[in-house]
Amino acid sequence: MSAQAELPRRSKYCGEFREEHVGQECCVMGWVHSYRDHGGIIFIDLRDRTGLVQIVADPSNDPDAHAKAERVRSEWVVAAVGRVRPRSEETINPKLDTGQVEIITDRIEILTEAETPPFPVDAAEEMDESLRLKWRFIDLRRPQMLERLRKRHEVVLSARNYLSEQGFWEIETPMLINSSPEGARDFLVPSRMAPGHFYALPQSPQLLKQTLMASGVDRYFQMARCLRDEDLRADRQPEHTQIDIEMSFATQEQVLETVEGLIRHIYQEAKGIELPEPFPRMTYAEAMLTYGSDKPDLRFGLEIQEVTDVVAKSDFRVFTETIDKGGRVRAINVKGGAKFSRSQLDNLQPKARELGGKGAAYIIYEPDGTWRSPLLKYFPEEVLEELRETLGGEPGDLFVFGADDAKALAPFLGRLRLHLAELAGLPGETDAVKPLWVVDFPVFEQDEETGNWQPMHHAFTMPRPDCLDTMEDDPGAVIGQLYDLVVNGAELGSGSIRIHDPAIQQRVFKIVGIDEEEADRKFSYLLRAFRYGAPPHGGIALGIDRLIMQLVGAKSIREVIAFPKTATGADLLMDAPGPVDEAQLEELHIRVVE
RNA sequence: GGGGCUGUAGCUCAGUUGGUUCAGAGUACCUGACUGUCGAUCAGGGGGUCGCGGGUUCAAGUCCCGUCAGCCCCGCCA
Repeated sequence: MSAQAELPRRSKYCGEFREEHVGQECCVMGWVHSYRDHGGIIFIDLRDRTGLVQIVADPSNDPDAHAKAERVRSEWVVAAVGRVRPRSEETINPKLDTGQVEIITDRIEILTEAETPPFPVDAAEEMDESLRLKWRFIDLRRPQMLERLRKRHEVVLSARNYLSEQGFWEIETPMLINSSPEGARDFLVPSRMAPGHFYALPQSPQLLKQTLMASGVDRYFQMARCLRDEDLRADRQPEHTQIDIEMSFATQEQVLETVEGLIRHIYQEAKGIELPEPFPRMTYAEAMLTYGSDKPDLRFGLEIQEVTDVVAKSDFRVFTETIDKGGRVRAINVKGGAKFSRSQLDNLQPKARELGGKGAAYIIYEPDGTWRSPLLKYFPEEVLEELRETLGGEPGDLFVFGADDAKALAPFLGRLRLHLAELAGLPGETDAVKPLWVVDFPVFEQDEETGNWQPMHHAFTMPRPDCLDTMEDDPGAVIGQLYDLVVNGAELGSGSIRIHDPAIQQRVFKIVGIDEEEADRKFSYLLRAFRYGAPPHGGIALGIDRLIMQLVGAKSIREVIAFPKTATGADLLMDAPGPVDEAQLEELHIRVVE
């Protein structure tokens, strides 16, 4: 486009053209997705965030537009002015939403030329992820990526609208706050004006939202950025976004109802799926025992079953010795698992160690009713029969066993369960959405090394009323008003009813070894606020990134974040983190020690 | 902090027990031809520090050690 020429006005997005627009004058703008130059006639597929439309440059129609079209290359940004016309029967392209029509152009303006992209926007194969991250602006042009950004926008908008209708106010809290010594490692920000002092970036707005309750806000929410300087995972970034919610004068039951309403609303709007009402609930204890996890994936069975008493009657010493030492033996019945290949079965043992177990034994109940197992010689027929009964075995099933002390066995079998599900192809490509509340978490957990009690969630979790009297006698038995939202094996949110009574708060602090001075230093303003009249309150924080992952079926959190970081916390697009000028450091009273 | 996987043209990959068919394919890119394609087609062309460093060897893309980067997991993430 010459510098003088005026930019024409865009009349429609590329992906919007349909038969009904035939005959209309139009102007489209976008990126050259591809071009096909036949020497005479030239076709250009023009792309914007809505899709593709075919532009036709015909030299007999307009030689000047054709000459411009001849220069055009992939990813150049162009405007095309012309007229919508129907395609002839044999040139209709059913693969395009706009395939019934095309735009015959009489004016092409080249708005920007572009270098050849490092990888094609319509790549058939997946590119190396580090390449995608380095060239994220190209990667995001891909329709799938733009679609994820759009979906995320719509979910957040939908959540805002829903919560607003329910009487929640969206309130922002500061990003520059105090370091809180508990929980995750803080990101620190040096203060220029206060030498040697630091802000911390919030791990969550937890204390602030509770303070807002003391202020009478009553119902609060925020799309809150949360920053934690911890190692990354496929579903964890150093910064992520939560729908942070807090409610005054609400019981656990009311919080759960409200959050369920929100989640149902989101799934309805985003996927057209009706989720059950109410969501199923499971206690933490049951989840750990039956699924070996506090976030069970309920899309398949493979429940963990207790077989200690049965296998105690066998001669298999790995089992009997474990039992003699007070350990447990539990099993998973893999329905139809008898058809697992030899190598899959041989792999169970090394895989089990990889998953943190001592090992994994198996017994196959063949389709013809006979038994097959390396351990067969240790199991009398009647023990096998009792096993079959206990596990609900049918011909063709595979029993997989784990043996260890109870504490180590549960999480190991939980991981083994997921591995077996994968081997059996169980979660597969199903569209099933299985939401679940895990409730009745313990308030305290014991540090393995020091033996000290520490809060499982955070120090403000309200114990269940029936546990209050005996709290000090057996902290491990104290159940909290604590709940996690789990969908398809992913923890989407975690919350609790908070302590608003300073006396109870003191007792909890005492159990986790926080004295008055320390409590005051760490949580000063919140405790002060609570002395001046705090309502009972509780809330939850829902991970938006993980929620979007579920909604779009992404395997990695990076797929639902525009500019994510790598597993080592690097941003490959902007090359962060990076060094800074010496002068900057000096101003901040910072010296780098090698 | 620990364990595992990956790294060869711009991109996606092949490359056997180390050896003269070991530096390749497809695609992209450049040039030319072509007026109905839509993965256009046809002809021609350019393009490589085999992640990096060291070692073994007559000889290393291939074997060994180290290192860097990306991914997955454990620890960690109230």
